Amino acid sequence: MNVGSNKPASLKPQLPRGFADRGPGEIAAVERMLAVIRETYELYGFEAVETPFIEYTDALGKFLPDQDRPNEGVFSFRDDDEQWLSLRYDLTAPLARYVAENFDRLPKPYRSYRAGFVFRNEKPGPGRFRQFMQFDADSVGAPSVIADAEMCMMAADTLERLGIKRGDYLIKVNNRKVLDGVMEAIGLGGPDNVGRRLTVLRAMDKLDRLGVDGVRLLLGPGRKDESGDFTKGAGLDNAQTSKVLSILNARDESNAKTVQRLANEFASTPIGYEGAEELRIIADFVSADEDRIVVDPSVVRGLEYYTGPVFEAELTFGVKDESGRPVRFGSVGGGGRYDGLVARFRGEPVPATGFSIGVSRLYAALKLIDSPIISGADLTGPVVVLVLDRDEIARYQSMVTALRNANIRAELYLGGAGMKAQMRYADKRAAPCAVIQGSDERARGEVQIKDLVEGARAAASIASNEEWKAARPAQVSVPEDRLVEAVREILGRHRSG
RNA sequence: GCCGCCAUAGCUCAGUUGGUUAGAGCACCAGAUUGUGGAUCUGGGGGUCCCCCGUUCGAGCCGGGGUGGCGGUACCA
Repeated sequence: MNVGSNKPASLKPQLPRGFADRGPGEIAAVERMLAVIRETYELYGFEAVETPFIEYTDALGKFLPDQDRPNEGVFSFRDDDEQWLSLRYDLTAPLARYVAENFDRLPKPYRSYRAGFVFRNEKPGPGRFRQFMQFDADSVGAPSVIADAEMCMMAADTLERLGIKRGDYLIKVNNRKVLDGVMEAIGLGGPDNVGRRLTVLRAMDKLDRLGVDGVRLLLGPGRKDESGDFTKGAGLDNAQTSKVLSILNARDESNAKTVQRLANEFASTPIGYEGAEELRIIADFVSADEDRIVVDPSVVRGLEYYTGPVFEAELTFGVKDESGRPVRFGSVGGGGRYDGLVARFRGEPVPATGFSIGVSRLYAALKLIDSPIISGADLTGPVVVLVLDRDEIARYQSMVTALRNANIRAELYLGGAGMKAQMRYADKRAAPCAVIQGSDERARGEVQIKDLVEGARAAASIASNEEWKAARPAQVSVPEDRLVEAVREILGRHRSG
């Protein structure tokens, strides 16, 4: 190693794009969030399960048609036996594999939760990373849409327990069957129209970002964005376009009215009728929660595997980022019914529904609104024992040990600097207090304990350094054998304050 | 992926039509105070001006190509 060398560094320290380091504040805050979510899910009767980061790629279901290699967007590599492996990109596909593999031994419905990192090899953006954390709950083997309604209730409860007030979030519910019905009604049913259906659904999904006019362009001829890039549209005619736009606008003032409207205007096909009826059952089940669970026919969600009800957890308050620009957070979680996923591994259909919280994204949102669950995680550091006489290092260490034996976080200053720098170090570490013993104190068998929190408060009213130095604010001298007791008292003072 | 903008100290940025030794504020370190975190004053350390190639007597500045960042858009299971 080139320790002490003055050769120019040839190795550039650089985080791969789309990945993030996390410091003690964020780690502690996320741990708290996870604990709250876990408690809520367990309260609802879900049990823990864990699956690995890596699965066989075909188990995740993402091979490109006509090609023998995994889709873009997935981190993949080949095993010794030439089989493709991939980092998981969500927690649902691995759960489906787990349930299918352990089907006979699991109770049905099987209600489980799990949290962990997932990976997507995509272009990162603000709040979008290539590694991020999700926290999922799923009911497998529950055919009734009551299971979907329960997911919505639990999602709402979880957000509230995380400190998001009622009114600051909404759980929006829709049903893919209603959308499928609209597709059929405008003549886009059947296998020939898969491509155009996708284009239409994608356009609909952009309502909150592009607005009605943007969506109208994407449904029709296409749209040119601010940078001049052109996106081809779905090529619908005016009648088709207005039908699609009308369902995006079908949310009414109450869930009952919305559902009625769907039944009246969008249930002309059997599938559309079925979807509307399912939403009616859900709306009925959550009728006591209308202020937080809302039937909204504009919710689309991902395109791949949802087969029935879909839901989305949305933050409704406005936020500004560090530079004062407004940030739209939108969805911090979502889910829905995926009756076909487990069936891929087994001959029989296995109905399932689930909900996923985007923990990393929710953390970013809570941080911007200065939520107590985040800011409350500000850490106080360890008690720092200063080293004034190198020869007495064993004596200082014995003080540290005494504190640790009393279950007080403590450390010996291990740097090479003088006393002033050691005080600065303790300050920067957010130490609650510093333990000081020079030759004078040692001769008397005492230690000085400086309360750094109280001291900082006192400093505000002292202007001259002479005065500051003479006052030695918030500092007490105690016999060495009362060290632990005195430190404990200072800690107690700040815990309650 | 496509389009646009940007890159100078740890951070935020200034830097003349291309001209000597590239600056400021903040932060950091030290001293004033042989033993006390703040404030003040004084001093100090920090830069391959993102990288490579080119034009030029001479490039932080001009040209080309990379890389990285930001924004939009596409995709997002």
